[in-house]
Amino acid sequence: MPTVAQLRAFAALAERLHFREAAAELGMSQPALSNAVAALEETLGTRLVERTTRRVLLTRSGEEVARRARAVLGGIEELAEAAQATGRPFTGEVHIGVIPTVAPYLLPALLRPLKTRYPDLGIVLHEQQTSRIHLSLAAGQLDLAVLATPVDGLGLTAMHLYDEDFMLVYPGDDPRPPRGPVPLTTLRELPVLVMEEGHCLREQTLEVCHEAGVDGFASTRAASLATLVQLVAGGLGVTLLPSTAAVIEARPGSGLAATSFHAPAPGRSIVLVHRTSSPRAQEFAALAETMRSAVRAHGMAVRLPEQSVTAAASRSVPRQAAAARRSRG
Amino acid sequence: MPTVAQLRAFAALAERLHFREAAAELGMSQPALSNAVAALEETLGTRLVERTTRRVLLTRSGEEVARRARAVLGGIEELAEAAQATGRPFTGEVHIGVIPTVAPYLLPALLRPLKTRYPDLGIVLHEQQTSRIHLSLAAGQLDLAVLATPVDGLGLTAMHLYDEDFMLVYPGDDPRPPRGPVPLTTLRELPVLVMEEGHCLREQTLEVCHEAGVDGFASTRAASLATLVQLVAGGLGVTLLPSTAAVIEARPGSGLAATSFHAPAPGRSIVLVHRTSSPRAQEFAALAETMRSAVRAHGMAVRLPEQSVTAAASRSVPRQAAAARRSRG
DNA sequence: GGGCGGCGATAGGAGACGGCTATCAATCCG
DNA sequence: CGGATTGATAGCCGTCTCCTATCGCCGCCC
Repeated sequence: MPTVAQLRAFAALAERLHFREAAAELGMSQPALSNAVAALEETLGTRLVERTTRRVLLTRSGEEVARRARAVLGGIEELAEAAQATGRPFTGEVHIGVIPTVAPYLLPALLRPLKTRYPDLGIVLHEQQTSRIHLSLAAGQLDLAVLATPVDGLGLTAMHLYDEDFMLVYPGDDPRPPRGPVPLTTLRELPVLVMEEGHCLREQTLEVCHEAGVDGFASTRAASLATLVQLVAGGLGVTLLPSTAAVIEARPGSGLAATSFHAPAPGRSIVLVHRTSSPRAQEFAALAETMRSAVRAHGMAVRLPEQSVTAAASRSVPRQAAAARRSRG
Repeated sequence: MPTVAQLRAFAALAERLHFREAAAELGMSQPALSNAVAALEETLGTRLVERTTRRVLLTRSGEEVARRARAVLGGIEELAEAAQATGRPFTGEVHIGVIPTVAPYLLPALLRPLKTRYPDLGIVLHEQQTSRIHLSLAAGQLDLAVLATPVDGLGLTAMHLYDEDFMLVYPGDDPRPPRGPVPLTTLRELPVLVMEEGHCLREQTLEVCHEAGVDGFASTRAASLATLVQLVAGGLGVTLLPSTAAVIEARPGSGLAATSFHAPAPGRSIVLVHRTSSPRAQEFAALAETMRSAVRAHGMAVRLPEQSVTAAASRSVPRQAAAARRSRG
């Protein structure tokens, strides 16, 4: 197969029709160029140049090959440029997976600031459940994901965005509404509604209820958070929602009310994760920082840890950390 | 600059997403492929693949580069094929220069046989004077030329086509027409018309006249062979024409007559020449042979040297027929 | 949880290829 | 007929790439 060096050599020769000049143009010696052209003729099995000591002419094949060689070299040049252009950070597309219990409450705070700050970055959102997100992330269909702890982060790097407490959400027409923060044990006496399989919020709710000593759950399973909310409003039970969701869903006139738990309140952390092996890690860290700023600026009902105010608390997700957060939540 | 080997390596990897398989496909070892891809990333200054020991993913740049690499490799492949296709003999175009005193008499014999025998060969004719033909040939604008001896063949190779005698052409209404072959000295008593500068026939005529001891020429110079013929028919003098031209121009009803000279009659050889350095020499030799056959088959008024007669002994038109025709004209 | 198998990266040595300088052979010029 | 110029050749050397052997890491499975 012809080499790039051979094509370059021949293209220069075809341009100049003079071995020494062409060699000089390429910064090589005349014999080197002679060799390269001869080698190209050898591999192609065709004479490309008619050589006399006084004249250099291209054969028919030579004309054709010269034309194509120029095209090929141009293509390689463009390839190199395109590689660098495509590799430029904050350009092109970034595919972000977001879990359904976070998306509707977080995205309004994020989208505008991200678009403003990175106008050349196309953000493509994928609202998927945690397990699906893990698959897509591993397969490269997603670059980033917004997940809730615990994250079993094999080969993933998680960057902390914010913490949110769980709140008790109950019907707005409750005859004996709680006053102020309630203890976790309150849950024991209530029918707790949970979502159906596949949503991480379900697992988190069950975990909290286990801590609180609950063993009776409402039999109905909600397929979506919207359904869950409607069920509560309909008086079928109570549920736990992250504070970011609770303040929205239990807004005045919604038919719902929400209250927080005594400290230490149960909660979860929301993190931005990417494959540890991604070469865009630095770019993604900057995105995480922008997201934190956006969350603060938007006044979301979250707890922002001190360290995240200063720097990105990004780290590879160890099993221990995940376990600790799980027991805390 | 990226090398072809690197692009091939990366393209294979992008296809398989597996170093060992890709290496096997290319018939190289896995470390070699690893190296090649790493080198490509180095020269491009961009990560192309996300490597984990368990997973290989393309980055954005990788996707783009893979696409372009495939295109470039395809282009190189096509280049190689095109080089060989273009180099195939008896295809494409061949540019042939023919001197004006030969073209109208030779080409009718040649064109059909050549087209029949080499249907894929496009013959492009250029009727030019000898000096111009030499320039065009040297510049590569012509591949072949049909010239008359003497040919100053610096860097040129001549292949003999045929010999033609000069004949004396005189007005058809001459009161004392010659009977049979005449001696060269006949020219001394006649006003000889010659062509203007630039035509090799002029030089050849002058040479013959010098041999014959002529010093008086008609003052008019013909710009073309057609003009020359008209001048003779008009009674302004006589001239010398090659037999191939004479038998055509002095045909019955033309107002001209022609007669041959005593042996050894003056004449010239018509040759097919090409640059000695041309890689198509073999192809051109075959063309020359075909031309000789065509000349024989067409019954042109020429002398064919022995070796070319034996080569086509079955092909009729032996030298007796030519001689008979010569005496007839 | 620990051994096992498969993966890509790394190390070191052998080989080839391409590069250079020096020189030759052929052609054009005066 | 000599000088100058051009492309080809010879011989040597550096570098680059390829190979085999091995490592470190990760996922799997008993």
